[in-house]
Amino acid sequence: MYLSEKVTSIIRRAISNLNQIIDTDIEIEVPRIKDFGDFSTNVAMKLAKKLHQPPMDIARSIVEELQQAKPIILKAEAVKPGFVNLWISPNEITNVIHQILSEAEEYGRVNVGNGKRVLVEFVSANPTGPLHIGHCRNAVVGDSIARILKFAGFNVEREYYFNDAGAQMQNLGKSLRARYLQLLGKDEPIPEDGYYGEYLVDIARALVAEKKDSLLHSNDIDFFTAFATKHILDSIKTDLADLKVEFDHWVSESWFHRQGKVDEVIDELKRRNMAYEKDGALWLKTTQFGDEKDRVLVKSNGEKTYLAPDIAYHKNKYERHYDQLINVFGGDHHGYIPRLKAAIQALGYDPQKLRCLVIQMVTLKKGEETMRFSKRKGGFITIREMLDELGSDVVRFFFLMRTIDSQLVFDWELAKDTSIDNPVYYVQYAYARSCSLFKKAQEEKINLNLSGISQANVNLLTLPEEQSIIKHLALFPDVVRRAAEVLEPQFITAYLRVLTSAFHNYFTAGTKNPEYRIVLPDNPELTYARLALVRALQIVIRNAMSLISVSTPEKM
RNA sequence: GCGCCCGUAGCUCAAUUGGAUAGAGCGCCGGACUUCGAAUCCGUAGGUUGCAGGUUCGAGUCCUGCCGGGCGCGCCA
Repeated sequence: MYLSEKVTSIIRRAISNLNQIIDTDIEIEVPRIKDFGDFSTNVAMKLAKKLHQPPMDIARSIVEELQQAKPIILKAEAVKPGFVNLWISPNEITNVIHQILSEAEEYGRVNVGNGKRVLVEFVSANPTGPLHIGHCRNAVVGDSIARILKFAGFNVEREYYFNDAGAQMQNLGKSLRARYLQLLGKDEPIPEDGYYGEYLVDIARALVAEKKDSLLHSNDIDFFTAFATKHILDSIKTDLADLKVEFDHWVSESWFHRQGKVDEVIDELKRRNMAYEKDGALWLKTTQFGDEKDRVLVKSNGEKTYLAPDIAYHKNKYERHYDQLINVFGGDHHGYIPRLKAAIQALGYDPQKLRCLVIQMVTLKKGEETMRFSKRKGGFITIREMLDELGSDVVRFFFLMRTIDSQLVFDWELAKDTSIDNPVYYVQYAYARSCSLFKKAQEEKINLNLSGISQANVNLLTLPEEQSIIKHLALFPDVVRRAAEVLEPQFITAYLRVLTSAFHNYFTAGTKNPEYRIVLPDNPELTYARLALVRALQIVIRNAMSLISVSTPEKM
């Protein structure tokens, strides 16, 4: 049991001893101000409303009860509006280190998920071109959310849905055919609403290499489409893999068409009296479920809209019986959510099961120039370029530093500059620095066998700097829990910055005061204790960084 | 015009989902390396949280109305 859980349960027991019904979550926090104790809780104020008693009275009774928790709780105080401040036995705090050392990469795991099955769908960009910076935030955030949920006890699957059907695919095939013919010396224009990107020239080259000029008179657009789609999907998969973004399932729209799933779901909607004909088209009654207007499922020319197969897809998700579905949308698609949720209700499914996250837009700032990336407009920086010039650590950390619902200005110069506003190096440097301490210890001939550290007397860690680090380490499971609840990876990056800051602070103290040094050849006992602390720190940094898939180099 | 998101220090952003004295980084200024890595640390300055009301023990956070920015509002995907 984690320290924060221990404290929470002690408070819970105290309240139930007062014969109060607890229907409030007990939240504890580490106060900013030292005089407010190691932990504090606002539970008395929360209960005040329900019990119709003054918060301070409740706080005082809780403090009274907490006298019985003496071994762990040193002191409890009721204060001003109704906070209960707690001072914890130093041994309880330092014991966190041994807990971390023994749990190692498992430390920080929490069980908010309780094995529930969650499907996270993200990126889901169409295979009509390479992924660009606009998709990048979605990819990095979605992937990190999946990692966090997994660590928080959910059974997570990640899915990428790609639209490889419809008119746009025909345009892609036609565009490739034009590029192919151009390479063979023909004067063939790219179709009006085709794809003009250079990447199709590269794919056309591959096609020439493979088929020579045998397709010179071919009108088999489907073949060109398939060839382009395969190449683009492959490059998308490579880009994502290099960005350390993983998927369990790749789901294709055309599969639903081929299997008749789209027609099936349309029939079902008709049967449920949720669809009607008007102006030669088939409409879905999404207004019945709060949408602004009804939406077309089948156009008057017989083609299906984007929505129709997507409904079939989501029906399929529901049929796979996940406990929760998460969709990660780009900011320019938020208007789509009400109609998707409406469609789900039209099929009789529970819309609560589907949680839609909206990741706000990314603007690229390069020097004085700024460019926006709504999906439709051209001119973009690709993920490939970002990876080649910045590396995945920088790209990932940068996109995870902000809350998902605030717009993000990606400052290219700043990202390229290897320090300044880019704290990935700050965090990594702390880790590398901590590693050097073990090298130093080795040079000083201090025996670093594991038992020396694991038997360390951590009660020797009484410096305020040490206590501060340990308290932050103790907080990690809470950070994971909260990040999983609100689905905000930003919690992890923010935590890492605070944690490593505490370490840098501690380390620097040793450069000023020799007694504060971590490696002390004349005092092996204290050295072991301090190295145990550093080891615990390393574990937590690694565990946290793995949640956002950023590396922890030992040297930099 | 309607809907969603945002508005916090000069800049980029936090604020534990209603809690204590609104915090960091960058930038400015001033300090700290003969000693575990100075990609670091310490300090100073910087605020009517866009504006105006409201809800309550308590509001940056919630409700209403304005102002400003972004994104949507298709028989596109």
